[in-house]
Amino acid sequence: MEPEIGNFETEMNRGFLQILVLALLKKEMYGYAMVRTIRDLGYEVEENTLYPLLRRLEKNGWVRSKWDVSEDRPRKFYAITDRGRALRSGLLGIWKKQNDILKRIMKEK
Amino acid sequence: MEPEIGNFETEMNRGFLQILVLALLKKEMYGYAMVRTIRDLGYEVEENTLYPLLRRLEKNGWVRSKWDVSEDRPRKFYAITDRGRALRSGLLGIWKKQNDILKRIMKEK
DNA sequence: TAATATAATGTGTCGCACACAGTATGTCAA
DNA sequence: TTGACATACTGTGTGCGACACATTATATTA
Repeated sequence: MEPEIGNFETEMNRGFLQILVLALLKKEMYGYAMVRTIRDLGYEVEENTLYPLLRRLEKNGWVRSKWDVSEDRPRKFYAITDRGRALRSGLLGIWKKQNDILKRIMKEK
Repeated sequence: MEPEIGNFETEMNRGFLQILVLALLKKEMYGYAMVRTIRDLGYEVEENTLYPLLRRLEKNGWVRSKWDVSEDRPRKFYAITDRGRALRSGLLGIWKKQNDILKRIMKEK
C-alpha cells in the first residue's frame, strides 16, 4: 500500500478509537492494559493516542478514573459513566448508519 | 443526545467520508451532485467539507477532475484513478477490520 | 546490572472538518 | 421583473484530535 495511506490510517482512527474505548470499558480497565488489549485484537494504537483520549473522555464526564495503588504498581483504572454509556450508544448508532451506507453503495453496481 | 456529541460527529466523519467519496466515484460525479447523493442516502455532509475533500483527493492523484461546460452550467466532474481504487480497497479493508472488532467486543459479555 | 516491559504525563505539530465569506448563474413565484 | 432560492463552486480561518518526541519512575528478566 502507498506511503500516503499513513495519513488516512490516522483519519480512520478518529471516531473508531473513541467507540472502541467506550466499548472496552464494559469492564474497568487501566490505560496500558487497554493498549495491549487493542493490540491483541489485532489493531495498532499508539500510547500517545490512547492516554490523551482517556483523559479527554474523563474531562468531559464520559468516563471516570481512580488510582489503584494496592497492587505492585500504581494504575489508573477507568470506568464508563452513564453519560458515557449514552454517548457509546449514540456513536454506535452513527457507526451502524455509516456501515449500512457503505454496504449499500458497494453492493450496487 | 448531548450537545457535546457534535464534536464526535465531526470525528466520526473523518475516514468515513473519504471512503464514501471514493466509493461513490464508481460513477463520475460532480461535487454538488455528490452532496445531494449523500444527503439522499440519509447522511448529512457540509459542502465546506466535501469540496475541499475532493480537491485534496485530486491533489494527491486519487481522483482526477475535468470541467464540463457543455451543459447549462459549468460542473467539475470527478473520476477515481487506479491509485484511488487501490486506496479505496485499502481503506475498506481497514473499515472492515474495525467493524469486525467492534462487533466482536459488543457481542461478548 | 543493564536492558526491556510496564504505566503514566506533558509539549508540539499537522491535517482535516467545518464555519464564514464570497462569486456567479439558473429557476420560479409574487 | 425582481427578488428569493437552488445550483455550483473557491478561498480563508479556527479548533480539535492523532501522533511524534521527550520524560519520569518502577518492575522484571536476561
